[in-house]
Amino acid sequence: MKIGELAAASGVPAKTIRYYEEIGLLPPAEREANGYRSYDRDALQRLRFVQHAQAAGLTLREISQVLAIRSEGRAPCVHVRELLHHHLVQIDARLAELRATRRELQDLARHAETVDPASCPEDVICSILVREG
Amino acid sequence: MKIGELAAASGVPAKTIRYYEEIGLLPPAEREANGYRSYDRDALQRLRFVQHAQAAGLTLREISQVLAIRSEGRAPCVHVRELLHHHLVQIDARLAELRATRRELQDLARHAETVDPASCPEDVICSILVREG
DNA sequence: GTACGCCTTCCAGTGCACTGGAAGGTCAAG
DNA sequence: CTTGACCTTCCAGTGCACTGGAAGGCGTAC
Repeated sequence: MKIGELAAASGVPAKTIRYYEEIGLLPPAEREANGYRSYDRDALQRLRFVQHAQAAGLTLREISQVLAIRSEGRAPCVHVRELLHHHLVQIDARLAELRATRRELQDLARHAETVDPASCPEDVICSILVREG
Repeated sequence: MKIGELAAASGVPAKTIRYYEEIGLLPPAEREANGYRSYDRDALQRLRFVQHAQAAGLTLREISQVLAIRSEGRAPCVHVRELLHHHLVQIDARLAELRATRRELQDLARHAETVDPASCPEDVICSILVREG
């Protein structure tokens, strides 16, 4: 499989695949006689793993760690569990912040609804914005 | 309040506060006779909002738009409402994404609990993260 | 034999959100 | 009068995850 085919099969741009190899996220690809990168099913699986892990919120560095642990022969399960737990905690904090911010925006929007547009000509500072808080 | 005091009160580094002013996220600060930036309570509040909104995943560009509504407010009411609505819609979308990601992580974490590291097959990278479906 | 699409490397840039450091001004304490 | 903490501007670098483009090689089709 050439890089373009792997790109098509995975949905990851060829450019990005080379970048992944460059930063050590993927091992150096096998080469054909002409110098073209050659990939097998395993490479596609690795790429899919990267996509899954990325979708789960892991950084490329963290994904590299998991792949590195794997290539050392140790099962990365424990490490992955730690990463997952870490990200769950982070996401919960993020959700709380997002909900708080939504409330703040909602308050602003509600206030906007109470303002009569007729009392807010285009050349005048909007009264929604003058409010303290 | 000088920039260092605002930094201490908000937890945002002075350097970052200047950067926020530079990119237009915060309005140009008042200056004392000696050229030092001078802040009031309102500035602290804006900074707190920035922190909340940022933790919620809004970009500084997006926060700028909302802050512009709050503090400058030169846009007509209709436009203000559109902006607020736009950001509410965006936040709701982010909330949905985040909740979906959380579910995915939760599923992975639950699966991780049931996996014996010794049983990680050689032909997959990690059976926790690489699952079909 | 040349047009075309794919491949190669290398270098550079993007966007976001900072962060560091140099060079210098201000101000109160010792 | 000096020390040290604070402040100023300006420029440059960091980390992440790409992305674009130049310059050139490879391979098949007409």
